[in-house]
Amino acid sequence: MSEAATLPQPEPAYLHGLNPPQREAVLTTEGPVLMLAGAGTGKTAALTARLAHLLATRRAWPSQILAVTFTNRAAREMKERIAHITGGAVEGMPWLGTFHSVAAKMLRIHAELAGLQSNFTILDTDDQLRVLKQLIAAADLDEKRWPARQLAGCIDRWKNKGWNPQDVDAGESEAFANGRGGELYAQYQERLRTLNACDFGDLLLHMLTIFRTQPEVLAQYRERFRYLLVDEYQDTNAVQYEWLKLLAEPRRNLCCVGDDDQSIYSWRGAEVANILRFERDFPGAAVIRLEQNYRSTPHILGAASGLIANNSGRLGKTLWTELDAGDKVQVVGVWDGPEEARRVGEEVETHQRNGGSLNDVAILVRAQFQTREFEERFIAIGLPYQIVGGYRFYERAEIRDALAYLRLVQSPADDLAFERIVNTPKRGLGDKAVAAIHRHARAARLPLLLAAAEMLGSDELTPQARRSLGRFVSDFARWREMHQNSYSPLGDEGVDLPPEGQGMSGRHADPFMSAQPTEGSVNTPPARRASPLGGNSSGILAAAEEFTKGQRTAPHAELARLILEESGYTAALQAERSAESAGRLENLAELARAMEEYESLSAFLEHVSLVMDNDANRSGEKVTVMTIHAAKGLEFPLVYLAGWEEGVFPSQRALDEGGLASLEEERRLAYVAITRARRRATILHAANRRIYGQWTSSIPSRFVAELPDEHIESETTMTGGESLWRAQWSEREDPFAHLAYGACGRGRGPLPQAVGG
DNA sequence: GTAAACCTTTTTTTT
DNA sequence: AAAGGTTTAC
Repeated sequence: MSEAATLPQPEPAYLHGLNPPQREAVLTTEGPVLMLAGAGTGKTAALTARLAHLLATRRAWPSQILAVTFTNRAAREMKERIAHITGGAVEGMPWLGTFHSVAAKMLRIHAELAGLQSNFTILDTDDQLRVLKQLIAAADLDEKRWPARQLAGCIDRWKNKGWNPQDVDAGESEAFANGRGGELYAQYQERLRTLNACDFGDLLLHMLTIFRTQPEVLAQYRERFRYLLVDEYQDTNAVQYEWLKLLAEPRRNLCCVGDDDQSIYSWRGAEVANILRFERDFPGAAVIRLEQNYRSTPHILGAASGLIANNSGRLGKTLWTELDAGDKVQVVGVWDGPEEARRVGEEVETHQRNGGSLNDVAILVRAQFQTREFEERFIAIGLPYQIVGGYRFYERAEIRDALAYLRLVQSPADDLAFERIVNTPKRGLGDKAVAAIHRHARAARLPLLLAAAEMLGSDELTPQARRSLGRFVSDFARWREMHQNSYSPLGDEGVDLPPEGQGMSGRHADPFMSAQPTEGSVNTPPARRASPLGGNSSGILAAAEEFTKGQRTAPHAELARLILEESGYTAALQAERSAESAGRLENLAELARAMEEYESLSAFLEHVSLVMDNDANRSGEKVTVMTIHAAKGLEFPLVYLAGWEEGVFPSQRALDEGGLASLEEERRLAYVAITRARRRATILHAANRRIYGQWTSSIPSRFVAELPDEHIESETTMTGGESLWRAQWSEREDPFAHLAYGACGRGRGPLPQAVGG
């Protein structure tokens, strides 16, 4: 259908600058669409324009579009672009987000259908492992032989396939503890339910189960979502696929965007086959190919294409560009890891001297541990840098401790939080006391905190433990009261929001809170009071705005500071006076600061569990260091690809297990890495690297050899070049023999880490 | 109950 | 090399 005919005469702004296939992707609004978009082909531009078109032509309200991405980063970017393109006139789209955040939002509404209460907690890996450890111990298994991590891996895999415990057959069950895997999975789910918690996989699986078994809920969402849009479709796994298939009916206005060459998440259950399946499941789908690349120079594109051509079973496509040739891809061989970092540092400084911005530069690595080398070097030369994903802010011990306090204030039934902090900081409540509390809790069928409160009247504990525990319990009672009071409607114009559930419908089944007078949307204009499914009310926004504008600090941030003081946590850190304690205190201050940005404690905790990243300090000039996975979807003028050595990239794991399939995934990863570069890509490989504290010699990655000669320019900083390498290969028994040499050239920097030994 | 000494393992990748 | 867990010593 020629949609164009229905458009007003002057072409809408969102179509400007789009090429024919992109336009087609925008204007083919009805029916299934599969958009095969190579790297840098303006897929995001097409996607945002498509959204703008749907909104501008009144085909749907923002709340009637479901748009899912894989990473928070991608979601954030799309939100920003939509706001920009629509001039901010349209309120943010409530159903734009990652699969997980969208699912969480839904599950809060339908929690009871999954046997949960709407204020359920979302466990992170750490909590999850602790639960699993307990179960493994209870099952009388040796945790050494059957590590919790492995079980977590199995369960995650099953959930990604859309399997509930009863769906795990005997064969699959074999994957753990001689066939007890399924049984443990069932116990785990049971335990989660009593904890009123779920893990990441559950967010999707619970919602899928609800869609499958509750036709009226499914119908409700089908009615709501007029258009569905999926980014990075090649990375969808079975649950997600099933989800989309159910929701897309009956209109089938489903637009999926993907690139088989960029499929790098098969370890998370992603199936490239979903792309192929698409045309079968949605017959008559329009298939649109975006092949003109706007990002990279021909050399970069040529190198990447040559590399990926080594893979089999591709859908195949030809990327082309109109840009000028530019520089060839640089391939640099260096002596060792420290020299690699030094070299990159020098080049970045040169770039900076020439007036370039640090934001232009990204250093991409295969695995997290590689970032350290760069971090050390950049600190040494005072180069501003940012490590994305690295040690994530919310995973630091002190942050997790603080969060546990907050979680326990919010939901006293959070036993995991209780366990984490009863004795942190040390307050004389050791194993014995905790075991006693556990016993009592189990007998009385109470959460730990309540059981602890009850025990104060008994003589089950030693007097000093009782005194200490009494303090602990009453502290929490007080904090909890303060927390509730801070949200009382008193005086605040219209800020009578429920402390929990951020605008979700439904009562809070918190057993410790008697009939909470929530649902105060009194001041929410009826027009904006979206259907029961709807999200934000304007009241929340007003409150948040007031807080962030300063003048007043958010009560929950104040509460956090108070708790850290009164619990003795900061005092303990100050007393410690270790090298890190200052940094930890600073982190805690940052945590409280970050909380100010959120409208309530629960909104903050929700953000933390879903995003796990502190996106606060994104300002300022700095180079970015991150994994290739984290870089997907991003682009930078200058890209350094470090550690292209056999065993590092492709990773040893991939070489050992997975076979060809996994090698090809590594190659796709290499392809993604190269195609991040706009102007210049530099690939580095070192002859020596320290792995697990051991110096190991290494040979260049096979991927280096796969780059077409005409697109690369090689260089080695080692005197004697190739030959020295060979020599060093044969003498690898004694790698230290080479450490004194002056071979690492220009290196007057602190010698490669005389480190430790 | 705590702190210090000793042993082990660790590295994919993300929500 | 460093972090985590376990055992041992106070």
